Amino acid sequence: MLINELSKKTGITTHTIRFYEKSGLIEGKQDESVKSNNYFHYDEITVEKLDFISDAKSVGFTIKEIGQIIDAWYNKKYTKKQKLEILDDKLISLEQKMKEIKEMKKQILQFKDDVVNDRC
Amino acid sequence: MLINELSKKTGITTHTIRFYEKSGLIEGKQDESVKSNNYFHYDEITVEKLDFISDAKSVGFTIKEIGQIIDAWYNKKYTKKQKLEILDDKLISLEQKMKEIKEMKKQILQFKDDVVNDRC
DNA sequence: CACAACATTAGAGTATAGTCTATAGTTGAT
DNA sequence: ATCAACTATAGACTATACTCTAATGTTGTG
Repeated sequence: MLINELSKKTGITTHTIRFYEKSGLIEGKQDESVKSNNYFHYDEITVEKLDFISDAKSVGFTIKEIGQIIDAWYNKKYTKKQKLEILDDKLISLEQKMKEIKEMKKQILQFKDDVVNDRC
Repeated sequence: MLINELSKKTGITTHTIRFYEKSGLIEGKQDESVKSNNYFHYDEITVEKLDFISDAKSVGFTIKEIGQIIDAWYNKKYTKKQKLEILDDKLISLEQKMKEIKEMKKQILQFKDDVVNDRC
């Protein structure tokens, strides 16, 4: 599919898709047999990747971190061991985020309590 | 205390403290009786606020959101009802973040599984 | 009283992650 | 053949959140 269809399927603008492509997160390929244009074609894996990118951004992963995860999954440049190391590293960082959110929840509940009991 | 002591107590640089002050998150006060300088003085509440800011940034709250929470706690400009509304809103957003992180954990565990079983 | 260590303000610079504009060429329906 | 709708590339612009520099003035210890 071309970039417009990809954009419609993922809800990500063509501009942002091109930004992600330049950042190395996804990669379209040009059809060598067509000489009249240099349009990029994208496959279902790219749709999958973009959906993942959206989710990963929500949890606060940076473009760089998302790139590492995508490479650990879709790329052949790492050994099995290296891939698992990267993924485990991200799991640890998710656990950390989880812990911080729980702490923040407690803190805000305390704030609420203070408001209710006129301690602020 | 002056800004340098505040910086040492919180581990936040004086530059960043001034940035937070300009952003309206904290507020020092000048001693009117001293005419030779215009140094700002900070109290323990400011230390508390800066510690909170560090934690709140970790969970992904923006400066603007952090400002709302601080105002809901330390400020007199809101009614009790408004304060609770702001805090409840942040609690909802924390629940949302938590949900997204749990989903991402599942996703990455799936990736790991795929790596282990040579499905990628 | 020198001078290192502190304070202030204004504004410039950086990194991240987009977002938009301009230019130019291509495709497909009428 | 025309024309709207698409495509590519380069580069400018924006927002957020710092981070640093420069210029200038103040304080406190030897």
